[in-house]
Amino acid sequence: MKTTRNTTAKSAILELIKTSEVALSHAEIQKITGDLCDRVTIYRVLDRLVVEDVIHKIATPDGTVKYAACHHHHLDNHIHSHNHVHFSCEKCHSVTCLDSVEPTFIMPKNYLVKLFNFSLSGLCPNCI
Amino acid sequence: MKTTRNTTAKSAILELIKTSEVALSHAEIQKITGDLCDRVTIYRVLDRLVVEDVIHKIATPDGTVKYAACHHHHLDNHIHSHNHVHFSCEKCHSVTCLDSVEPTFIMPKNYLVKLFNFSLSGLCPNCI
DNA sequence: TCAATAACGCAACATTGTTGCATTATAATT
DNA sequence: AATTATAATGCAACAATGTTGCGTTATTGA
Repeated sequence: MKTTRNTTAKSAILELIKTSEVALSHAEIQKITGDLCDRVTIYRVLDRLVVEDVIHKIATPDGTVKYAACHHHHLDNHIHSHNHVHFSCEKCHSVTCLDSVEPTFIMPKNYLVKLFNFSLSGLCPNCI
Repeated sequence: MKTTRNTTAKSAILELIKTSEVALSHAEIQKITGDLCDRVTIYRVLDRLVVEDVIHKIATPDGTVKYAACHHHHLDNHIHSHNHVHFSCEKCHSVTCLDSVEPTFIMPKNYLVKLFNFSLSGLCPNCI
């Protein structure tokens, strides 16, 4: 059986993402961690953490990719989804997860919706 | 005053995007147009068309960037927005604009929302 | 028709992401 | 605690994507 290991790089990167107020890009993580590990390792750690479902990938409206910690809401069931809203600030370029916002919509027939990713952009509370 | 010119490359690329059922990426446009023009020109034409507000940029959930024609709805006013829903098929990777879908949501205070980009993913009618 | 300049091609570069392979370090087993 | 299988790493090399500068071309208003 294939097991996953806790390495210093993985622990440090996860801790960084968890404690961050905003979603982080690969470049930002690399800058913060300095010479903690190789550039490639960061990519591989991020991939692993996404597969392990502890962080999730966010594509901002301008096409840059960021990562944020998953907030597991243990409600009635133990299901957790990444179906929530992200806000991108056009001024400071920060990306925040708005877990409280739950959009409603009606889909046309013949589409099977599995995931959604709702991105808003404008000014965040810090830049308003 | 700075004027904008209609070149063969610009006309061809716009026509391509307008007649396409799905949103197109730079790579796809390059492949279709062949040796119509340089790779850099495609980037510059796309930027120009976005500024001129005849096409819009879409970031799919996986981070790839696509372009689609703007549908100008001339209702009471002459305002047009890019605030609509995009659907990405996880199988054929096509991106479609769902102009009919209008999500509703309630925002927390202290955020100034200017744009939204609602991306759904799953299976499109062709792949279902 | 002509002249100003928007747009182009080309080259060179920056950024972002991927892959192969030898080496290192983790964690289960003895 | 030592052994061992292999997950994970570092490095190098590459691919894809996007940007910039500059001399040349072609569009369009005069």
